[in-house]
Amino acid sequence: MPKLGMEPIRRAALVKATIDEIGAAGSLDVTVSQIAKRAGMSSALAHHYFGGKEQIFLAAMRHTLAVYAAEVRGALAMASDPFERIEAIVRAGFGSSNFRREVIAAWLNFYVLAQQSTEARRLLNTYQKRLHSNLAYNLRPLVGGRADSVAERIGGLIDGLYLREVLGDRTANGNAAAAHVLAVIELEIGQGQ
Amino acid sequence: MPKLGMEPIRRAALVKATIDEIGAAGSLDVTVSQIAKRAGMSSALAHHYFGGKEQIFLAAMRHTLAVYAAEVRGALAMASDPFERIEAIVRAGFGSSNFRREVIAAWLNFYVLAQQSTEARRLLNTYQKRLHSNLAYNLRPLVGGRADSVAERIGGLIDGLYLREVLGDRTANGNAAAAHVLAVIELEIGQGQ
DNA sequence: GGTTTTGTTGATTGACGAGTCAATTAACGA
DNA sequence: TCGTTAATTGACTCGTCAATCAACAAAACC
Repeated sequence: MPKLGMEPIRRAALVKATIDEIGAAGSLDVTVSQIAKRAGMSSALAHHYFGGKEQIFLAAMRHTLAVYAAEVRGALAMASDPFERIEAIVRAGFGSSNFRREVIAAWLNFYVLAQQSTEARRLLNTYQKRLHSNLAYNLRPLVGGRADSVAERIGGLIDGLYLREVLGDRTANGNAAAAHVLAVIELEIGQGQ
Repeated sequence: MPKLGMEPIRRAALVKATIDEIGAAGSLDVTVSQIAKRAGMSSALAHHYFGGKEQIFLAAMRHTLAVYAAEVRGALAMASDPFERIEAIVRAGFGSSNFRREVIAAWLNFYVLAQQSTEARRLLNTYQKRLHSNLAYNLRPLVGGRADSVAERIGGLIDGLYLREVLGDRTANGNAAAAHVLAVIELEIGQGQ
């Protein structure tokens, strides 16, 4: 019963199913059939639309990164001064959506994927750089010439605390982590230009 | 041609081969046969000594973590005051041995493994906690009651900057990262008890 | 009304992989 | 010297999986 215009629907369903499946497995060790089944279609159709497993993964990665970028943009839009914007970036990073099982698994596995696929690495670098320049731009009024260097530290701190939260044995607590980051930012600002 | 007492030799060879193979593949997607071949034996022997693939991985993880712990201990032994000891921990984390391809792949993949295997997660937590208490202990004379909280930040910063270095497009530069961490530590110390 | 395009799948292919096992070899101990 | 034990492997089982293909269905187009 082929309705036309299915392609975007199928693609979206497959991307979602891929992320969910990776989340359930905790690894990239998921089969095209599992993904297709979860998305309600045959594996042949998944191949038809994406060409192969690797491209399905890359699409899932693009989607995950795009969602994150959108969250950051949304948070930025509601902030009115540099400090608020920095705070928004930090809080977006530790928002509850980033602590959902599938999202955690996606990030960790995309780090691994970046080791194997140059395309995956490129995607990751693009988003990291975007985040860095967002931070640096808004830090400039606060710490002047040190902005770039401070942004590097803050960016690393966000990633590292996120990692520790999701790998820790306690349930992840984004608020405590965000508070840590903000504490360091205050210190850096107190240091002056 | 069975020489006796081969077990420890075989086990060590398999652990080494596992890490190398993971490094070459960039993922845990390596076969027992590949590992065994690299270690110069049949896959049946690998199964004989380790029982299964998962246990081979866990042994490789234990080894990686143990090497790291030994590096930290070595660096600590040469330091004489709290600040030097903290510096030693930081520099050990960014030592050149941690930027070898296999070691990078090992860490990233062990993060993923920690999602699937409670034993892997336990191992990771143990080492993270050890590092945390090392930091906190030596920070106490410098920042007093804030030691625990500062140690949390510094630990996260180390992990995060390491991640950014190894995932970045440039060649990894541990020195710059270590300098960033030390800069934050100085800020925290300047803040007083 | 017929042909092209789009959607869809079951069946198949060709390959690989984890784990088992029976059998072989050599050292060791009594 | 002979049974016991450690070391070792080739061959095999049973399962899986990515990718392909032939074929069918329905909409759109002319």
